[in-house]
Amino acid sequence: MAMQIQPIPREHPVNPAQQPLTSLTSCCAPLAADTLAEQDAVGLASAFAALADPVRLRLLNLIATAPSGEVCACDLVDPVGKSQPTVSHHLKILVDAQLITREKRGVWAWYRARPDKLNELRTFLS
Amino acid sequence: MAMQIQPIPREHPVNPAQQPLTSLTSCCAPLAADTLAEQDAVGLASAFAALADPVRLRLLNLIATAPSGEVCACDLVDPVGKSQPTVSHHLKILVDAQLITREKRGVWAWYRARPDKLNELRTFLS
DNA sequence: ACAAGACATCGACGATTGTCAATGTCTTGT
DNA sequence: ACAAGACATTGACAATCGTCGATGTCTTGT
Repeated sequence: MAMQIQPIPREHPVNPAQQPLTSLTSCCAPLAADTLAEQDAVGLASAFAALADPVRLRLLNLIATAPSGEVCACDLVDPVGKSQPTVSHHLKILVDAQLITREKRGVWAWYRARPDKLNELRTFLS
Repeated sequence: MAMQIQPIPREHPVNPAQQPLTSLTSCCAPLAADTLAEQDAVGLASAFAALADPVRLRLLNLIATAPSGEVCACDLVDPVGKSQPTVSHHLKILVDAQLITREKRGVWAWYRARPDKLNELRTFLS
């Protein structure tokens, strides 16, 4: 009767060679400690997804750098070179991601950047 | 014979009510001036796209916050709860986006964060 | 030389995305 | 009341994406 061979997984060096020499080197599970939670990751990811398109980046840039602080939707169609429904669609995504705000005044829609949300994202990129 | 009616597009207020009162108010095309170029937008967008997934955000977070500054791929599969091919796929995307680096040592692959690229993205979110 | 393990690549699948024409809703000047 | 304009919504399409099982490549200990 043959013995059951127990497979032995390889072990890599725990802290490979060069220790950063910070005085406080935690011994146990330091990696999982400050991991951002699953739910937080989902929220952040959807915010970054709103920035993952060149048209939306240019829209956000146009809005954020506007001298008056706000831009009419009618002034955003030509610069990005897309159809009006497409621009409207992208603006909605930016609004839903809380990166900009929409205010309807008369027949026009005015958009402003939301620095709070932008700061939140910037903070994540430590 | 009826006259051809020339359609008159509506004109919205050029600078709606509250002028920011900055001394230098440019008169012409100030909006298109500091627009980020189409090509730059594409590059930035692809970088943000690499961050537009919760699994990749957690991987990046695990790598960036590692005490030793680097993490073995074998230590990344379990925490994110995905299959090994999936984790490898996400790591490749992060490497291609220049957000992390990969170094093969023996049988293991070690990953490090790239602060330069992270800074670049952070700078964009003025 | 051989076997086992770490990691990457391939192939396939459903799901999501960007785009635009067509259409709808609402506001405003006549 | 009516027509025109600004903007949003719908529906459809190709393209891309996230996921995993299967498989391939390379390294290492025996």
